[in-house]
Amino acid sequence: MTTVSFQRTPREPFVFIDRVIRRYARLKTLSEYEIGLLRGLGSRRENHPAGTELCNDGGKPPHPRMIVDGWAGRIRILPDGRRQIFTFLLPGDGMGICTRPNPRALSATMALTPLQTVDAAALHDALLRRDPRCAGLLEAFAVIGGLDEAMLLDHVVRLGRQTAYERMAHLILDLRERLAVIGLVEDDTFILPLTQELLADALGLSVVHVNRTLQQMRRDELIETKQGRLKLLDPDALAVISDFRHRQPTAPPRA
Amino acid sequence: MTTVSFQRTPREPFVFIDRVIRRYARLKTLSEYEIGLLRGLGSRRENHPAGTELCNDGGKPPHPRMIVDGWAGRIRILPDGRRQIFTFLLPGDGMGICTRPNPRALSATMALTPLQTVDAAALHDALLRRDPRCAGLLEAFAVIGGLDEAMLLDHVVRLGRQTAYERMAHLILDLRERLAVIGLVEDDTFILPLTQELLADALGLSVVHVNRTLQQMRRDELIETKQGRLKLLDPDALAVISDFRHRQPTAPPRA
DNA sequence: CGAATGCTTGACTGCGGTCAAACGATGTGG
DNA sequence: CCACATCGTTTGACCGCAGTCAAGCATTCG
Repeated sequence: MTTVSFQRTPREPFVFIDRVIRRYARLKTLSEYEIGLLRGLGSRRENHPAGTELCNDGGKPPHPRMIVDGWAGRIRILPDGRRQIFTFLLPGDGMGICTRPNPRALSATMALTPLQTVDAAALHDALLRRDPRCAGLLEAFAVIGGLDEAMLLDHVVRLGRQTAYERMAHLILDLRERLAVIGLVEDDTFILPLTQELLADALGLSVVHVNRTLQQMRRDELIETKQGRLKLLDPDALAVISDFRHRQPTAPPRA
Repeated sequence: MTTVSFQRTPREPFVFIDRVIRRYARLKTLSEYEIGLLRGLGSRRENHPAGTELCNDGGKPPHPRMIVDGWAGRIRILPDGRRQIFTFLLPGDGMGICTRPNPRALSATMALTPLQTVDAAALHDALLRRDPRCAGLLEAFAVIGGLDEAMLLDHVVRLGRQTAYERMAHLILDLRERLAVIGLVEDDTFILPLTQELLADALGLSVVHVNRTLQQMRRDELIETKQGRLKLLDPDALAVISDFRHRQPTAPPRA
């Protein structure tokens, strides 16, 4: 394991790259070369205002990028305007990276908050070429692919078989787990930069009902929200309610 | 393209293997070696009665197998008995094949009808080893992985943002497309071996509501059902209703 | 300060769930 | 061959979760 430090404020390159490295190194031990490659991505940053469409549904896949700061979403919009969010993309998540040889993107991708990304072409190429020096990263991304699929399956269960209350509880735990991995959770509290409308579009609910569900959860003393921060007051209860199962390894692998 | 014939009745090895070959060859041109490998899977068949659990949710991934005849499903069951079907597995679909290095299965897999499978370890190994002689198959399975993800995303949209009527219409078109690829659709008609309860568990509905939705669709003269066969009377109307987009290439690739 | 955006609330509606019973097909054993 | 059990489908009555509509607040931001 490589030791890294986390002293800086958010939006600082060092911290970001360290978060990412920590995330991947948690999955697979990475070589110096691989860490160097990740670290090298820090240059060539790009800013996208909230609402920017980074990838067109059915269009060609996006240029490989990795999120540094902010949230994005994979989205589909129906002809009549109904909208479904497939997944939230968080700092450290990639898009257009190491995908199958898809001629076309399976969903649109949109910046949900002001977004900062880095060019990940170098990473993408190394993975595509299956560069043996990047064996660890290759495995890490394979694992991430599995986690993504697991997330999607959980999403299906939420939408197909859970009540609004259960869905919300599950999503909150989901986000906590993912944000915790990149060091964005402290004291069971994290910044939730989503409007209730975005939550609704993820959970297959109406805005009004999302609002009422959140209120009920507050009344039940399961969560607390103030100024964009969400605090889980009783994660265990939330987990029971929503049948949540942890996916991420909580400790780095020994291999 | 390899020419194959389809004269035999179902459940015959030749026909099955030819169907599968046709399916994969439709995605990528296959070498004689690859076709030989597929053809070789025909031995070592296994029968599973309906209801057999082929793979345990969260357990270790299933032994590589390919479905010859019958339908299976990827399923999750909640502690209180609610059930969600992620996808239906049809003849020619594999399980435990060419997956990422997952320590555990992401869902249970269950035979929904009496099922016949063949051992696909040889195929699985060749893909895992990235045997260069199987480059075409490797690509074909990568494409199939993409199609599977696309299906899953569509499923999310159905469950999250579509009405019962729309969901049903979409699923019917979905199944028609997949069954057509393996030659099981004739005159917009195919055998649908699912109970309304299984449809309900896939579509996130109750049995009763599935029943009423189907009846409405019959009254609207969009479909017709008799003795386990489903006929699409107006596929275009169904597509408009459900915003269905074709995923499978309708013609083999030129490459 | 006003405009825009997002949150909250209330009243009402309706899609789809639940419960219960009847009906039909299939299959099995006496 | 029939009696009976089982499984799946159908129907009706009723309910409730979540959607819709509409208005009023609260923040944030130019």
